[in-house]
Amino acid sequence: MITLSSRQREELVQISTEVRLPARTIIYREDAAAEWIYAVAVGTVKSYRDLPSGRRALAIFLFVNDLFGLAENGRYVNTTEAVVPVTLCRFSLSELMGLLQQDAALQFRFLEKVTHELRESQRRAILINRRDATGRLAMFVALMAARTRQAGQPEGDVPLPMSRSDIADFIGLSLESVSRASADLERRGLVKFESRHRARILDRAEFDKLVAAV
Amino acid sequence: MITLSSRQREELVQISTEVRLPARTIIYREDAAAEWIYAVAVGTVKSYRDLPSGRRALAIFLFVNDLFGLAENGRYVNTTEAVVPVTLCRFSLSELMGLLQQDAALQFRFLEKVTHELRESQRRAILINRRDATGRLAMFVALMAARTRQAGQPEGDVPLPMSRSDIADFIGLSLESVSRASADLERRGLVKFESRHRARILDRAEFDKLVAAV
DNA sequence: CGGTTGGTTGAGCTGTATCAAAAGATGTGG
DNA sequence: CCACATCTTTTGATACAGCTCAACCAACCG
Repeated sequence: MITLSSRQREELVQISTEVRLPARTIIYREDAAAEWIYAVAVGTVKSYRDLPSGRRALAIFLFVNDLFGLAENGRYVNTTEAVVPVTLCRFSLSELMGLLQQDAALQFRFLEKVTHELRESQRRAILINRRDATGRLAMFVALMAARTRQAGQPEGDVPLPMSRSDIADFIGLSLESVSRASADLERRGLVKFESRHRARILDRAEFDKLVAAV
Repeated sequence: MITLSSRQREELVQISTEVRLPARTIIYREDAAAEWIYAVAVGTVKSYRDLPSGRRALAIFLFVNDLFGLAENGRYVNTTEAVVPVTLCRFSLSELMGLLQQDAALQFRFLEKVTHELRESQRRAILINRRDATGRLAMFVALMAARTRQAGQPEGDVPLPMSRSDIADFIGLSLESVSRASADLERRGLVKFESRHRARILDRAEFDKLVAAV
């Protein structure tokens, strides 16, 4: 979690605009000219690429305080879309770059943030490679639970704002396999899917064991 | 590719030490106290984690100019090991952090570097999720070829300094599947594995088509 | 030349994708 | 507030790709 000094916060506020968007809005498309960097203030965003085969590969979900707008050669790498109604902070890329060049301490926070994301990305890449569908889904629920926990909410109760097919695209399974994997987690008494967008971890010990059994 | 001013280069040289290590040397282990950041000067390094199941997940291969030594809470995240005899530049983590806090322009180079790695990591995570073994291996060869190309060497001839089982651990296949996939690439006339550590792309057009067919 | 490590080939089994269809949610307008 | 239309999710049957186990081959080394 990044903490900023009040001065840093103020510098950022000065070059940022708040944006509210309804669910399913495309924020930007892959290959579009990258003019803005975003931070999630409220809600959930997904970042993905549609592959030639028709499959959609979901690179990452973005939650409160996450930054996004990664570009390469001035073009966005992924397409991003609001999963639910969202509020975003939008920064002009050039202004932000200028600010970072001047304020080494602020830039350092960004460096920490990106480094953290890199770690997470590598970790996910490793975990996602496990072969069993049930384990993959458990891992995903564990990731979401960790996020909830660090946001200070009571754990055990895990919000899943995204759809099953988003989950499928993220963990690299078919939609049907995700469904069967959830059924399996319920049958084994580890997780209860209380509604479409809410899971509850029932047997923490056994659940963690499954997650760790990579 | 990061380019540094001569002043920046000098600042870095002052806090760095050159280290030479024979092949198979463990540079640091997962969970060890993180005191140093490294840059590869010569050779290839692998970064991995051994999982409870006995599988080894290879997070990334590191080549010339790559930085490594990613830590979390003061502990290294992965284990790193020299694949071949290597020369490394070693920086004291605390000294480097101090330098970056003072020199925003230098820090910006690091930010760019880490951002680039993040992009690459996400891209790999997406590509690695394709299901067919032959396509995965082709993708891996393509990654190695891209690296060779950007290093200015003639393409088509792709050095693979790592072992087959390293490749297997990296692309998430069994050793046997990697072997079968290479046989398949040869049978289809796309790639010739000239020796254990050297591949040649024969039919560039068809090869690229396979790589892109995600 | 035996030993060791690294890689290839073969046979059978398991688990996930795929196709197809039913069942549940969600939202809209009357 | 209900009934319909649509979208999402679940369930079922089948095929196939890659894993596993096991044996074999080949390079490299003293």
